[in-house]
Amino acid sequence: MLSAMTNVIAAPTFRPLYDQIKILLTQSLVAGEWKPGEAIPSEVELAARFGVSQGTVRKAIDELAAENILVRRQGKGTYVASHVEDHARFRFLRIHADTGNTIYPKSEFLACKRDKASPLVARALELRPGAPVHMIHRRLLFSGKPLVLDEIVVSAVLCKGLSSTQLNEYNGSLYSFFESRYGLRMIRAEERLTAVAADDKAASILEVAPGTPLLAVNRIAFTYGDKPVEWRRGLCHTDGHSYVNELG
Amino acid sequence: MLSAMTNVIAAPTFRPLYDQIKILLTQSLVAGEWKPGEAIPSEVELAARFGVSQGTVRKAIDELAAENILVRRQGKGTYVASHVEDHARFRFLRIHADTGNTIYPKSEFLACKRDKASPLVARALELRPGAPVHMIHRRLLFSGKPLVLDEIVVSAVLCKGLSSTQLNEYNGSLYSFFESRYGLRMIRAEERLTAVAADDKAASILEVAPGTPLLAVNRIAFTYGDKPVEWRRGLCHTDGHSYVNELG
DNA sequence: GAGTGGTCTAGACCACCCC
DNA sequence: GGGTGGTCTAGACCACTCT
Repeated sequence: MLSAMTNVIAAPTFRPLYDQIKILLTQSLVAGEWKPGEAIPSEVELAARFGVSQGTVRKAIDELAAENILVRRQGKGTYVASHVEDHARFRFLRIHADTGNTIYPKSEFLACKRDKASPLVARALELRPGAPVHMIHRRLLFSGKPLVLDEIVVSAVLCKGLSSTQLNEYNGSLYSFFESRYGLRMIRAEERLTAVAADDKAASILEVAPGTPLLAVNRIAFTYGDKPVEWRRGLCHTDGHSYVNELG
Repeated sequence: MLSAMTNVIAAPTFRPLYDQIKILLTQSLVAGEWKPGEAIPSEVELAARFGVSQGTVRKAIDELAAENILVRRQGKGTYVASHVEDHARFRFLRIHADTGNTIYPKSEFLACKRDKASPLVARALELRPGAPVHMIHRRLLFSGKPLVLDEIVVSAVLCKGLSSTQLNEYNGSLYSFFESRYGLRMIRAEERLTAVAADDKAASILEVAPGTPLLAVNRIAFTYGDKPVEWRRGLCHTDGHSYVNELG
């Protein structure tokens, strides 16, 4: 049985019940009690477990659903969000064709090698500098045109035995790969965009002239509990395509 | 008195009550019954007016608050969101210094002239090609450095008598100007980003070499009812700064 | 203390999915 | 028909703001 009134004597902060439920649910998710794609217990069941009303559980689930951590399906149940599902496979992809057609890109993995975390990456991923990481290079083709060159870094501790062949054999988005192979689920990401000129290497891979303006997209992706787990730098040749964003 | 059951005989769609309340509230906002910055009636008052429970009104207001159309203030009331208020003055500005310091830019209006809507702008703003518009040119300085060159187009019908002197005399963000001067409130915006090379004109205004890679930010801003009212093209010299975005 | 939004409850009923 | 989420209600009480 939980209580919002545990702060009777000199308690400075007030924590609503649904907030505590939210934390409990998140803990269960982190602990892997329910895996991505699976259903969590029904609202009435959770209400009984936590000793609160269904309305309170609902509010907690509502917020987790708003954060894309859970997915509600009327008549069926509430599910743990997953990158494996079709509708969520390219949730973080913001590059779209100017024609409006949504054609998903094809991945080409160019390399996957073990490396040591640079100071920059280490800070972003909260690792010590020099910690073992995997560095992935890949190219994305939109309708056959090479538009994006990605440099992706993940901790080698979290992704043991990652290799080019595994990546090439897998059929699906990178995040669904991380999820199904390592149980690593990306919840949200922060991106910082700048404009840069293509260097010789990028130019040759993207098949453009050196000096061509490219969109540089730096990303840090987070898993449960705001833990940073992926660092990424994408170079995008915005030819007939653009980075689409909605401001609320 | 409203009812969710008006669809007794062969009604194909179901509209929750709170959704209908939401529409009624939006209509009052469009009609100007409550102006930006003002308080709307209390929840109990609205519940009485619409003949529903407070909970239903709450849910409607919750959603409008999530869309940044209303702002709740505990103990005080619910207010119509406004760009004039400090915390919302740069709600749509995504350019931030890489140092983390949030220093707001200074506007320099270079020109404001009457023009005719190009086919591109006309389509974006749902005007007929050649319709009268105002074209604003301005430069934004971050800590004294000219980083952004904006070309902004609004309908001359919506913004009668807009002039450079007015813009220069006004002290605040452009959207708070539109709001207080013309009652035009921007609710949301869509942006499309690409990387381009600076042409001679942009280069001289931004004090960079011609050909320097710039971030091109195309924006369409919408007011109540998803009506497009502003078209904008920004060129940004991302020097020590970047376009920051959060992916949910 | 009065008024506002914010939380929590218990219960009724509806819409949707699947057996 | 039974289970799940979704809506709506009425009422109690809490937290916050202002006077």
